[in-house]
Amino acid sequence: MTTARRDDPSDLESATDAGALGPLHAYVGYVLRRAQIAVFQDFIRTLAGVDLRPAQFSVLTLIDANPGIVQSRACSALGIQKANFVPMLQELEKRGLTRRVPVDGRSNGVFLTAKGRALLKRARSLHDRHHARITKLIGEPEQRRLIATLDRLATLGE
Amino acid sequence: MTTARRDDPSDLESATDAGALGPLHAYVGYVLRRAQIAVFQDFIRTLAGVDLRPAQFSVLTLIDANPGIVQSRACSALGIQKANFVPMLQELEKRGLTRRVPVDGRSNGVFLTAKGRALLKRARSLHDRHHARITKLIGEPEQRRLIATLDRLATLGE
DNA sequence: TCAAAACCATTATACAGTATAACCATAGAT
DNA sequence: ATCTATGGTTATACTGTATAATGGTTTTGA
Repeated sequence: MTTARRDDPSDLESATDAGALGPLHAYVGYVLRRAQIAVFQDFIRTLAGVDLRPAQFSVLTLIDANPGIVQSRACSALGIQKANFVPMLQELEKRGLTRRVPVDGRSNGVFLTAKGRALLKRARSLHDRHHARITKLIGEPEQRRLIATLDRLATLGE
Repeated sequence: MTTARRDDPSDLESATDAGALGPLHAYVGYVLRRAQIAVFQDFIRTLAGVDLRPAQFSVLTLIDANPGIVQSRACSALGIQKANFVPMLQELEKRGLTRRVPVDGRSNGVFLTAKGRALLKRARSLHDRHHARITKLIGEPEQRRLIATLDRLATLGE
């Protein structure tokens, strides 16, 4: 499974055949999407050992930074739908990583379990390698600049 | 029952509540994803009049720049699976925008129809506004820089 | 005080995007 | 002529995202 993956473009410059894209390579949305897919793939491969997908990692990270955060607030912080957050938490809870504690009759505070904290620690160390790979690829100053620019782009919907 | 329940966060600083993200805002993958979603949403809204999603627009653009391109090559250029390209083409063909022409017993060249070219022209003009909005938001030199950086990031998987 | 309104979590559901495997037919190579 | 690689297709599955509807709870303000 090491050679001849996909449709083997061994004679093409990039694995996805960068030629012929025409105007596409000048479209921010298109290039953004391609980059995001590549980064996520690297993330997933790197964190395969802890079996965490990007969304799960971000949820654990958020909870760790905000212990007891209420679901609805976690959702608005992450920009996701509360309806989609429920099965996510159910999965994490089934794995013993998180825990929901009612704060009043309708709200739940969410916490990491000890196991969740331990896993997140391992995940962070793996994520560091992923992050370092990115930093090495684009350079640290450019990485800061990139994040600032992406932050501005993320305000488009507001 | 009729009174439009509102989960409407219109009174929050940012629609997605940027606070409390902890380390997340320093993670390239996370910020990249958020930016990509925002840009795509703006794209979709802007091109709603021609009923084209980003993937469809990119396919039409690719075909326009490479008339008669064979499906498999279009897939590798776009970095998508040939299996997923088929229903996409079926949809575009059903709308009378594209056309597949056998070049030999197994390959199809793909073309835009006149209608497809006309629609793409309208789509481009809408896309220009979307693009201009982005340029205005981040500035033109930064936009060039951004694309260069994203191009590098897209090589992560190779 | 108490009814209306807003809020929280949940379920159900739908759709786009992505991925793999299996298949058939055909082209290319030896 | 046979074997292999290629191109397109179907089927399928899983993730992510979006909306509507529901039950229960808190908040409100008349």
